[in-house]
Amino acid sequence: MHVKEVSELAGVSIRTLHHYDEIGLLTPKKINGSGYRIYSEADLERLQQILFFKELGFSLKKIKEIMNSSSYKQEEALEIQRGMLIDKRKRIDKMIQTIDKTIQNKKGEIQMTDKEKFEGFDFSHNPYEDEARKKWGDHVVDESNAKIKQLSKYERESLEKEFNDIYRKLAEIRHESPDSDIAQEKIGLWYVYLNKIGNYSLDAFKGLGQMYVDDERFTKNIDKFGEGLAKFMRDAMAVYAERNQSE
Amino acid sequence: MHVKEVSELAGVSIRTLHHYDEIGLLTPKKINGSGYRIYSEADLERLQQILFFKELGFSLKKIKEIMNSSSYKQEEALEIQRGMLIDKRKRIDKMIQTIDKTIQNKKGEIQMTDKEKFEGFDFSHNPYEDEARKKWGDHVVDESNAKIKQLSKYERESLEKEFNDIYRKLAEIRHESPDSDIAQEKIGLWYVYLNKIGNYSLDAFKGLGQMYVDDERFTKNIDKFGEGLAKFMRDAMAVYAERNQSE
DNA sequence: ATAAGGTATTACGTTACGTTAGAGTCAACT
DNA sequence: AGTTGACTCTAACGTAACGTAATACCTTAT
Repeated sequence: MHVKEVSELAGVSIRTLHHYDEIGLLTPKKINGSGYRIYSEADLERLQQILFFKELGFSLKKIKEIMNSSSYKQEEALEIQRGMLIDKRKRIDKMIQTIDKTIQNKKGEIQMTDKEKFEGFDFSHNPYEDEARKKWGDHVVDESNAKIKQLSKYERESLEKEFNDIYRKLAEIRHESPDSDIAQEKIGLWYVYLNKIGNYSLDAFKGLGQMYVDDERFTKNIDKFGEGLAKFMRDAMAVYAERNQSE
Repeated sequence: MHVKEVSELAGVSIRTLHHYDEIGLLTPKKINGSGYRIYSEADLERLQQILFFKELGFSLKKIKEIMNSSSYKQEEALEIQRGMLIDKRKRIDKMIQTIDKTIQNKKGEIQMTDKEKFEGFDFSHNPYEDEARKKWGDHVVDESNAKIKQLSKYERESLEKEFNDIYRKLAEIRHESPDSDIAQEKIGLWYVYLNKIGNYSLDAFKGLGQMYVDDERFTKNIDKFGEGLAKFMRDAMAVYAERNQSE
């Protein structure tokens, strides 16, 4: 499917689709040879998810964070979104009640406190973000931490040592090209390491790399080992994922 | 009431209130002597209205346009907003249905077309703006036009002559101060003129003046008589309204 | 009179696109 | 084969609705 088709189907502008591509929120496979974006069925589903989250007031950054979380599963998300939408409907009902009261109040039929005049809306913060955070927030870290806690003391120390070794090695070579042999070898170790404590597909691996630069909590910790390491790792991870994907 | 109080009551940030003041959407009477914004009960009601429109997806510019329309009445607005909110609830119900279908589809229980996957959302345009336009849009002009049409040919020509005369006079003196005697005299004629074809309170008069510079359709036509005339008129009209208000 | 909390005014930053502008693509029609 | 019209791309600047300091004044409680 081409942009226009998708655009009309989903009721969003073409520019919006371009934008989502730009920020890496929804990147179709642009095979067309002449650079045209071609959207697959899976892309459509992802777009649907994005729009649900958007309706619920999430920022694109948060949406990306959530959907890139290694534990993200569409079916789970649908259930949660369903709950949130029902909640939102409740809030709208409240607003309708508030209107009714206000009308009555205007007619002098009832009294109304100032507080009651604003029941139903609260623009000060997104009421659904907390729930989302519980489910997906900081999940990559949580998941890893949980697994690590289950290990024996010896295993933990051994893992930590390995962790530090890989980071230091990567930091040393961070000025090489991300697709160089040495970089790919070391980033491969990283992939193996991660799969000891979690379960990462190549796509998730690539997504995680992107998060290293998008999410400053990661960037900060990673760049402790060397300025610019996060970016280097993201690039290397992307290359690694793509190379091993096709084979 | 001070900003913080209002802010907490309505669930909007202080910055938002400042912003609404800046753009002239909600300007409290700042009597406090030290420049503090003091919000009245009427201001609260206006804020409530604003938030309702916002929830329905109107831009602040549109909201301002609507609420400054000479025919705007709060009670009417409440009824219409009520209808729109009920409509919005329907759309959310559609989205919930869409989610349910998607879940079933994922389980392989039912088939689903691409179109069905996006039923409920349509971000391409605000569905309520048309309705609003019918009620309030271009209303100042419409109202005047309607009245003018009812007049005899002679009366119409006479009015048009008067109209042109006033504009030309105003254009001549547009470099005077808006609160000078001559400016106030001529703008007074304009107020009298407008009330021949409509029914303008001093507040509506002031609001109309603001619209001369906010709405470029007005600005363009007015500035035909002289560059900067629209701004001059707005200022003069504001002074006129305030001076005659208190007496 | 001094600290704590509220408020005001700049003023620059940010998000999520809108809006041209300039140029290449594709399918259909003469 | 040439042209047209609908579609696509990237690049880049514009906009709306605030967020986020920074700096300074006001007010009241101690």
